[in-house]
Amino acid sequence: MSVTSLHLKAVPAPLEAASRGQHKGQQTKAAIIDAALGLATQIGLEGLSIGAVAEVMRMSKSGVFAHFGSREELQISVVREYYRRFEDEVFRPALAEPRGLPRVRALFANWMKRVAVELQSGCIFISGAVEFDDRSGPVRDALASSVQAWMSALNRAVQMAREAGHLRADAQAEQIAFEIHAIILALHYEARFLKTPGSMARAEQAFEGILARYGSPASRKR
Amino acid sequence: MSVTSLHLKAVPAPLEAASRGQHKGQQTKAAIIDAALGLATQIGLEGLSIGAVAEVMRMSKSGVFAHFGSREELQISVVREYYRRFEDEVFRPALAEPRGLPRVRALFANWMKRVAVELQSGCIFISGAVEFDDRSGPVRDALASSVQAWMSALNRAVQMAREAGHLRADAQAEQIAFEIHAIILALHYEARFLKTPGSMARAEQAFEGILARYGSPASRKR
DNA sequence: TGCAAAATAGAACGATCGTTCTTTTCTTAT
DNA sequence: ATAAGAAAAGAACGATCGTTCTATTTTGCA
Repeated sequence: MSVTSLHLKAVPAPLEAASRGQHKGQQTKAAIIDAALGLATQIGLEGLSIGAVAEVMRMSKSGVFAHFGSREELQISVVREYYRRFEDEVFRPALAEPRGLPRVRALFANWMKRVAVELQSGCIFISGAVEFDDRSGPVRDALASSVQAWMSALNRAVQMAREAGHLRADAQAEQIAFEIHAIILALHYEARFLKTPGSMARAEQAFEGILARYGSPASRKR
Repeated sequence: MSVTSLHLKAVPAPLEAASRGQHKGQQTKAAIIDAALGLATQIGLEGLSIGAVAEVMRMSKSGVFAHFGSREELQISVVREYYRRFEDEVFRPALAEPRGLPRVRALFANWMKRVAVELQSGCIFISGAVEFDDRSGPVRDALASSVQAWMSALNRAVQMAREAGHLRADAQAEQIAFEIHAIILALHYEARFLKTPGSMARAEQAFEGILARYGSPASRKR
């Protein structure tokens, strides 16, 4: 062993937190997914092309391709990454709120916050639903199961609010989740496509309307 | 002039009602639009290709192309035709109902009816919104103005219901239209993409909830 | 019936797509 | 330092796309 081998190796570059301990391949793969996600939110999962991702990454098409083996696999990776971020930004922070109405309110508020950001980019769960609603295959499955997971989480939160006595005893959690989902979809449609001003306020008011209707008498303001 | 020119011309074929008095070119153009609309509801306006339309029509690509001059013009024609049918199936029949709540109910019921059919095909106003929400150009304009026209009509109907005293005096027509739109979007999403059973009933119930909240005390059941 | 015009077909173009294969460059562990 | 293996590049493929141009067929009016 030479003396030099006892020296610490020159760190090639300061590693980012997310890529610590990863090999080069995994790092670039993560970077590719990040770039692809950015593209997919703008032009949709179907519009996502390997060539466009390669251009953003300043890589060759085949270089990008090699990390996934197929375009479908790239799309699935994007869906999974999107779900991960959705979980981090919308779902997990709401767990800090106590069970019941406060948590439901937090879920909705976080969701709204996310949609507000997405007014410039776009939501893959919404665009993907339209693109894959009459198709089958692994991409659709990844998309549908991600959405289902989130909807289930929302359902459970509403259910807990009912059990906590914050909602009327005859309120159906799935009905309420349906109506909350509806508000988000309309907000996305009117603000992002029609560019109707004041859509955020409409969504807020609609949400309060749901609570007013399904809230237990005890929890109402009047 | 020969004597034969005085004879009545042989009627080439029994003309369909929609193509009466039209020349051959206009007939086939209408048929192409019809076929293209069928394709667009399944695969979207963006997925619509001239080659696919030509195949359905059993025509050559260039034969189809010549009627429109560009793919964009074909897409715009499809949007206009879709709007025409939407008007015929949803809006116009509701005018038979008296102004106020009955007409609003009819509009929603017709809309629901249409979405129920579209669970197998798809709605261009919804898929198109996602496909063109961050693009610009004539297709987007045709789409947006069609949707705006329909939303305005819905707004007016709600406004008349308020003026007729069927809704609370402080109800905002645009807020109610927003919420009705939201229900339709959620129904489309859950039934068509997630294939959640019972979505139609959820939508109906959500609509009744809106009426319960915004309906004038006089018009309520209890 | 004949002739001009409209409608359609056919072939070819450049571009882009996903994918495959081969070659080169770079990493990493010894 | 070196050799093995991973990562990336490069070129080429068949397919499909919208579009153009030229021929052919069909239509409709005199």
